[in-house]
Amino acid sequence: MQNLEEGERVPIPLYQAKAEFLRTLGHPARIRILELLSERDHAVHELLDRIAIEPSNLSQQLAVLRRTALVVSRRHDGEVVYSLSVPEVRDFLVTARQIITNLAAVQGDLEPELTPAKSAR
Amino acid sequence: MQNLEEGERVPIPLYQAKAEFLRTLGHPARIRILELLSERDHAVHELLDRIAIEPSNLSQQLAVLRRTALVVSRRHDGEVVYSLSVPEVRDFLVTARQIITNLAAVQGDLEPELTPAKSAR
DNA sequence: GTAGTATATGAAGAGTTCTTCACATGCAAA
DNA sequence: TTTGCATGTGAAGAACTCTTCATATACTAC
Repeated sequence: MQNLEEGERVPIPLYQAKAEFLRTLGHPARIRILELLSERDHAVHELLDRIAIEPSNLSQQLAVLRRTALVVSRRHDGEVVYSLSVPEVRDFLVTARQIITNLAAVQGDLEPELTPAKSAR
Repeated sequence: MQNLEEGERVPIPLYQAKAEFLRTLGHPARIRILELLSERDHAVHELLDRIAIEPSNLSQQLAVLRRTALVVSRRHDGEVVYSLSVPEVRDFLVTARQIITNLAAVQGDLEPELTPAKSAR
């Protein structure tokens, strides 16, 4: 985990790196991909079978994930097989699910309480 | 984004709700806000002191977080105080940090092989 | 070589999100 | 009431992201 000192790599503030990472995950197709890859490695055409999306769109989304280094690809028997490069992503998505569940609960609970009286008395 | 009207609650696929949630978090200012709120509750002007951002922009970002029910606000002594409504967000951000660290490592490892010494991203 | 399957890329338009600005509101002190 | 500080909102353009389409590349079989 050393910093490369060659050249000048401006250290991106951590919260900005986080934002970039979360934004990368913030897309239904990409999340589906990562979930499928959490189960096991998949070839592109396998992903295609399980996600309702055009081939070239899938490719684009895979490219995004590759750029962020969240996945890696290798060629095997004329197919390209993708896998997660950071296995923690799996737990991460599980945590996300938890929060969303809580969020749904909170959203329901809060609704009646805070409605401001914008009454025009 | 989707507005839920009273009565008609369309069940959103989970991976789409996740995407929405992650996209909400995918913004530097909003992450900063959530991190600060993880430490303790903050009044708006306190946040303003610690984040380099225009007041009205901060307000906008707070509005986004309120809409998603990630934060709640209350008025106290002429100030508006914000707090996290889902405490798990804190652990979530910690996990995110871990992944990003690993990611940086992976990116570092891959670099010599795949890039023509020009990666500015 | 050609053909065929699998995957990737670039570019364009549609759509969405961000930031800024001007103004609006809430509340309290004078 | 008027003033003043704290916060919020709507609107507009810039900037970015998504999807689609056409085409390109990689590899294998013939």
